[in-house]
Amino acid sequence: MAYYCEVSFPLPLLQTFTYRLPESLVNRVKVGDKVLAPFGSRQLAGYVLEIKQLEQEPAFKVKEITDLRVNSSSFSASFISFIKELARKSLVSPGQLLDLAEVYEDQEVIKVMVKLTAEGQARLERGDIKGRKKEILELLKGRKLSPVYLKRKTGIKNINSYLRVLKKDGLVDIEEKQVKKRKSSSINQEVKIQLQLPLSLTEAQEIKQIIRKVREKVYVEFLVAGSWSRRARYFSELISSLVGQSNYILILVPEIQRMRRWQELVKQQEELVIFHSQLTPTQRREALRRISSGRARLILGTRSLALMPVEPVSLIIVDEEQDELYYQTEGIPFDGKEAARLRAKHENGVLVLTSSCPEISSYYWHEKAETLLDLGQEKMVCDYQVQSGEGTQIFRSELKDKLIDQVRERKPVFIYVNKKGYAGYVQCARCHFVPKCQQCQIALSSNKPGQELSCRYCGKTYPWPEKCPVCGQKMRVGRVKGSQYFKEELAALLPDTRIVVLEEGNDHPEERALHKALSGRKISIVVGTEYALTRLWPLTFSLVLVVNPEIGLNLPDFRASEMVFAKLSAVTELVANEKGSQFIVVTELPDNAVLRLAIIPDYRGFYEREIEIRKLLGYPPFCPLININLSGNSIRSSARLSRALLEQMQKNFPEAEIIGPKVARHFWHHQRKEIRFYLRFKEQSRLEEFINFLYEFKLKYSSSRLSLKFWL
DNA sequence: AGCACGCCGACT
DNA sequence: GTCGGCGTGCTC
Repeated sequence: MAYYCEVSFPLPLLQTFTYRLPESLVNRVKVGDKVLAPFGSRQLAGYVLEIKQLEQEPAFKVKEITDLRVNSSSFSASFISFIKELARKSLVSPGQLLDLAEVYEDQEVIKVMVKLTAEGQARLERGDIKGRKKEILELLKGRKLSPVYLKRKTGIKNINSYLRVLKKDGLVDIEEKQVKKRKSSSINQEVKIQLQLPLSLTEAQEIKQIIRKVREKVYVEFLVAGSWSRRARYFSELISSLVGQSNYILILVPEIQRMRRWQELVKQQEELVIFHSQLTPTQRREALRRISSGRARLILGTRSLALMPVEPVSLIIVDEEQDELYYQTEGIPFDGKEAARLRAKHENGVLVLTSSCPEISSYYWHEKAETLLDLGQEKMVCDYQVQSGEGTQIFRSELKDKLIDQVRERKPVFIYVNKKGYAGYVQCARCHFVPKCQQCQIALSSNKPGQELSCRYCGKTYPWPEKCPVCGQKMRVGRVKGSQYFKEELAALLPDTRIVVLEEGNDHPEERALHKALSGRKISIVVGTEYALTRLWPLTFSLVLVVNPEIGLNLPDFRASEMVFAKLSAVTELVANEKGSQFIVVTELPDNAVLRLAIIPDYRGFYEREIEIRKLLGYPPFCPLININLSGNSIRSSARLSRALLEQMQKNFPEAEIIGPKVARHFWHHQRKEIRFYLRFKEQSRLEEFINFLYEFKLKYSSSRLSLKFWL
């Protein structure tokens, strides 16, 4: 009887491949090892997921493992079983996840450069090369280029097959170099705030309960809700009573900026390690040395921290658990929260979800299971008011006076705007026609009246329409104004004041410089989008204005209210909570309950209202909802695939209600289109079966890019 | 993903 | 009749 093993490669292939283990390796290779194996015409490194003995060779021809490769991450068998389950639930390749988990390897990127040989040069000058080959060689004249650059420049899709032929003919040289690629860290390290408020009796008891569960080594999940300052003091207490033992504690945050506030609450700084993708190689090595030596057992990081191969992990904390960034992230599509949950299950650890605005479903299920601790919110003592109307209100009457007064008193102002750029769109004053991008079918945005319009997704520009193409009337800028509009209007209203716009992709002062300038009163006004919220923390303002937060309430998403509530209540954290500070919301929907509750903020009130709506409309937590995204090279092939999928779903799961499909844009790659649909089930009973069905479907159509996200 | 294979139009 | 551009399908 010979030994065989199942190998998964870091390729987008769900299936594993069977190899025979040669005599020399039988006693050396174990589950979790990295091996080199022949795969088609190449040699690839993959991960061993299983080792087995077989009576006879399988029906297909089996190749032999070439060699064992040393991977210092050394995945244990239990870690592999965790990865296998996560991969199956996420519809991704186990090999890709393991590749991500392999943190100890200095992540080496092979940099490929192509250059012209002497012969290539000569042949090119003789002029006996034509077509695309000539095009490539011309570009390479006198310089080295990467295949990616050549691909972009020439538009040739299969650039590699061209390069291979050119290399075979001796016209180009392809050199490969191992490069260590790391960006520099941008995280502000110096935050120190002391919060020393005593814990309440229930809080202290709750902490004891979690500590007991951690010690008993049983998997349980808790949800800790409440304002950050209350949670901070709670977790500071919890962490310091658990740290210093031989177990690891992982703290997950949705984005790097969010780490700062956890950094400051850890009392035993020497136990804390920060681990994320933007560390320099030196910082990274140092962090790993401290982790593996056991000197530091408290690790703070983003989503992929759930895959950190350290053991045993006794506690995982997921901060801002409602944040979409846990699943809408570049790279391999997996849900960070789900990964943390599975990890905790596999290691018999405790999972603590926490947020100031938990997902409605999380709150519901935890309240039902009596694993919820709601620490509540601070009472806001500032003056707040809701003003009816559009954003331009802030330049009129009393709001204008308030703004001017504030600036005159040299107190900084924060203005929260929902939109980047100048204004949302351009509109005909009479027939309300809105020009759209021919390619993307979204409203074109304007950076300035009279100047050209551009598409936020594809970047294509269009001339300013002098007249409405439908009715001939003059066009004007739409009512929804963006950050740049406010900046310009404010600059006109208050000359000689410094105004900063904090939004994604915009040039603004370095964080440290910004904080310094604000506390030193050098900057008077900050106009910011959602992007600004995490970056301004822990600064507070005595005047905060919110402009049209109702945008987003009408998004076709069952979580629209939840997300608007979360964002708006996050703004309240920037209001200095003292007498005399002001929080002003200008909105078209002054009576909207979601907005009203968000500014207090009253999460519990919002929850009670929202849960009724969910019940009425049949959304999670009452009916599980699954979102499926299909994307591919061409919309045509994705459409074909979606038809096949829909047909099979209807046949196998007639009880599921299918919402969609509709063509949408990729959240990350706006240029890429995808087919998106939702599936609503009446109950959870067949959910697992459904995920298995999707897995089999993807296995069959292996070229498809299919991802899913489920809400229970 | 990345590679080989094989089909079809363009050009000696 | 050959070359090369591009789509299709397979990888234990």
